[in-house]
Amino acid sequence: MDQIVPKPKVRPFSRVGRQAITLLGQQIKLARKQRRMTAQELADRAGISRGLVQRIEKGDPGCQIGAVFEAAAIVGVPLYDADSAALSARIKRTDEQIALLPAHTHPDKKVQDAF
Amino acid sequence: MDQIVPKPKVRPFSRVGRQAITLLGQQIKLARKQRRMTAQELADRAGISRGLVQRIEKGDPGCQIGAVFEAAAIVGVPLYDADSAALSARIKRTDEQIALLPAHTHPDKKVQDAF
DNA sequence: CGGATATGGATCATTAATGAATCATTATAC
DNA sequence: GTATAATGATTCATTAATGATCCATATCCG
Repeated sequence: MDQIVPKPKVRPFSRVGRQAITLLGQQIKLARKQRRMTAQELADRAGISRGLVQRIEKGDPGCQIGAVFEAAAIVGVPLYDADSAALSARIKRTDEQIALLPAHTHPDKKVQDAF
Repeated sequence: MDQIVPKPKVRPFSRVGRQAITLLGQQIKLARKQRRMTAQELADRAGISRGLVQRIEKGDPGCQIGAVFEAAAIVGVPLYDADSAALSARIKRTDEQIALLPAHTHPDKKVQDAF
């Protein structure tokens, strides 16, 4: 008989998106090793499992961004080349910019591809 | 009788980690609006649901990093201030750096806190 | 060399994220 | 002002990610 295959589930990923994830994972791995930190150690500090650390460092797109960014922060990989205070300021400014734009984006007829 | 509470499940997040996610979400929202793109439109292009777009823009740490980076790439938020080719080169270089380090990180007695 | 240990990979049960649908709100367009 | 449409929020079933465990490999250290 035919086996019921659960379902592959494949999501389309753009090139730069995957590359960015791959690079981030590599940077985390590199930073961890430079600090002589073990994968298990990083896992403990981040409150995640060692297996997840492996997936993160491998660049698995399916990992939660919270876990990835947390690991990055722990080993000192700069997410935005900025400290906490600078990030706060930037968050505020971005929010203000959003507020300036129309609340509802009515796509006026033609879709702007912005290029 | 007592109701069986499913379980809250709270993960510890560092400040910078959350801030980075928040900022990234904001940037995506801002870029989307600047391009006069609707949330549904972005969802369709990214192959995700509108609800997920909302969570991403809100800065939910539980979103898959693949989905977040994909959305960012679509609306043109630079993940690394670099194009695809530059990313490839950087991935390669980082890999080489990792290769130079000892394969196994034996934490020599005292944990380096690296600060 | 030999022991100890970190890593990589795989499987599986559990838990949580996602997609879909609905509703209310609000603002844009006419 | 009215109609249309985007957004925000919520709920729920489904699907997928996570944690735990185990094994094999390989490398570091004495």
